[in-house]
Amino acid sequence: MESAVRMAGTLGPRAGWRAERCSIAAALEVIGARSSFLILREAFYGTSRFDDFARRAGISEPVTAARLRELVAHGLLEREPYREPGQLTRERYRLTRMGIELFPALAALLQWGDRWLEGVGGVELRHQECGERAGIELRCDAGHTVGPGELELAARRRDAPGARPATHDQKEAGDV
Amino acid sequence: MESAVRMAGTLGPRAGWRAERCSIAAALEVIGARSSFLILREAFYGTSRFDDFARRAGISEPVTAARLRELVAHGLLEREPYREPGQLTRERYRLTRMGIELFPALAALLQWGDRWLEGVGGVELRHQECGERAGIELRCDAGHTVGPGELELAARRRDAPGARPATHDQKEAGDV
DNA sequence: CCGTATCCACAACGATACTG
DNA sequence: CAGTATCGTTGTGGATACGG
Repeated sequence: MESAVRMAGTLGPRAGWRAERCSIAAALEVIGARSSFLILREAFYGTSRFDDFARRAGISEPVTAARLRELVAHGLLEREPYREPGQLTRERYRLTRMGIELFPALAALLQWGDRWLEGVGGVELRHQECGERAGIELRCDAGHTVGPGELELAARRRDAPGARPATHDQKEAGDV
Repeated sequence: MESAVRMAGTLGPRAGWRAERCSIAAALEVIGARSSFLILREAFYGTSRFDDFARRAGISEPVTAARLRELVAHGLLEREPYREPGQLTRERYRLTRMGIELFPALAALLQWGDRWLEGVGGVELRHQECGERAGIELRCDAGHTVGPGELELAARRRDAPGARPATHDQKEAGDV
């Protein structure tokens, strides 16, 4: 195969947008450091306190502090004071909606590592309500499962909404 | 919400596996560098030649060479001599199956950046065959769309196959 | 066109020690 | 418990120059 993604119309010739406007590059500006991924991983596992982040993610305190600060500044985490009875007031970090919606990216890496790398894995995701295994998938709005080779890259249409809403499916039946 | 992912049974107490066996950490060992992501992005866009990688991804030749070498060594790309009529034999880089299956991770970052970051985006994925917009989704084997908050993390069952199998069959032929 | 060699800058990170 | 301060090391990457 020559390429996993076919270029459509307007995009092919113009390559400059890649560096300037590429969402992937921009996302990497925010979470590009390895420790950012690991911090987020822990956040998804439910970690919320400073030293738990450091210990479980296996990174040093100074780095932990720097990453948490960045992630809060970028809006993926929020800091919140809390207090257990009889204890001092402490800080806790929680995922915002923006942070939560990054989960599919982590899940994709998890799935890929599980499938292709040796000696890792042994964990799986399940849908809480029905107990079935869950994972990420490429799908189109018509409901088809899409292989990576069946994709086409296109400039966004003017009538399309800002971005693909991440959580709820808005299915336009009738095609297919 | 306290955590995006609920821990199930055996996993909670044991946190050590995170560092040692975590597929995410292992994946980041392979593609953790920013330039690796950018190289892969270009590969998905169809780039196959050395200086196109360097120019389009916006990274210097030495770094390009280093990343390509790593990605080939890890099995995500393969090097292949080719020859256009009347030209010298040149090298070309192509995604392997292992590399192609990383696409969902890139797509997830793309979608997230598109949705949450300012001033980027304007590109969308479409299903080639039906023309509908495509994107990644969390789904369970029962067919439900799963919100990031409806997940549960569990140790893999013994009877389950190695990893979540890729959901499509890739056609391997079809060269330029 | 496809790289390598060399050098340099800076970011990322760990280790250690210390503070409120 | 939740950090900060300091230091040294390694990784990442740009610039430049050069060779197959």
